Amino acid sequence: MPELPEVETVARGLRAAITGRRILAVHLGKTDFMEDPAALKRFLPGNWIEAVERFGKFLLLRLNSANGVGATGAARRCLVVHLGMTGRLVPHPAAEPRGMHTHAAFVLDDGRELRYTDIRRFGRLAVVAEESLHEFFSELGADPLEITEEQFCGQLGERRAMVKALLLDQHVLRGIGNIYADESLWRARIHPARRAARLPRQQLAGLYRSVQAVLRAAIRLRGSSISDFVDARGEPGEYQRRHRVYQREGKSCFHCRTPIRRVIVAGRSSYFCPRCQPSPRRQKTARRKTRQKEVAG
DNA sequence: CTCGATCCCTGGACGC
DNA sequence: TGCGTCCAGGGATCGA
Repeated sequence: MPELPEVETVARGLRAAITGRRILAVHLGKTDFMEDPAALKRFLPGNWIEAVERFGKFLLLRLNSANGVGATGAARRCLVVHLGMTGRLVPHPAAEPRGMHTHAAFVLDDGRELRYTDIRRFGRLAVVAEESLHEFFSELGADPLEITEEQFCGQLGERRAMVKALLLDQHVLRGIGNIYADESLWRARIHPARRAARLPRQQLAGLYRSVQAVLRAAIRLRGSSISDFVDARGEPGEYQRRHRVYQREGKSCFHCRTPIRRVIVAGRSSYFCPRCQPSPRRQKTARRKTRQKEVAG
């Protein structure tokens, strides 16, 4: 499931692989999940791929209808791609038969095709004019690797929602999904159902550092491959070997050996250590006990 | 504001 | 072997 580290990995791979190439033609498969499939055929052929970027979980291919430095007056559009759950965007030799679930193939000028495959069709493909990009992305929150500690603590600290729901909310932070939310919360020793506003500043700051540490480590290992994810060369990532809680229900915590548990928070499976990440209820109990001790002592 | 339910979709796991 | 059922989840949307 492509989250920030996986999308960043794909973006880096594509940047090296297809920057400077020209799109000659577009072939489409199933288009029922696309907002405007005709726009892909109408606007993309003839464009050069100038740059590949990541924005949250979106891939951004910057296009130019004229080639070269200082090409002015040319229409500048972008191909925006969201991989959803099972999307892949990988260049293939054009001669290689297109596999199942190939819903878009962008014919390049070097004998290859950039192919979008997506088993579940939860992904998204859109052509966006450069001047409309700002609006297209206007609903998205800050990049978790760019936000400052102060901004992070400020924004989460004034929300009463469950902290995991906020980490997953792309309007708050862009790019975090279920895997990295759980891994970050475990590292910060915070239960996913705790109310963000009730977390002490120090814990929020710890979560901020955990989120960044986890995301950076995952990018270094080229993302997590659970079932479908592959990078721009069709290769899986390595970070799934470093998962501490995600999909480890019943297995022992790397900190304290307590069996990892799974609960549903924000409608998603959430893995946590019941001892390292005490639930909001236990949190209160623990605080009361501490107070009693203080009084007794 | 926040939450849960529902839908989109396919394939893999599991029970019989 | 095959069939039915459940589950996975990013995100939009809707009602409470």
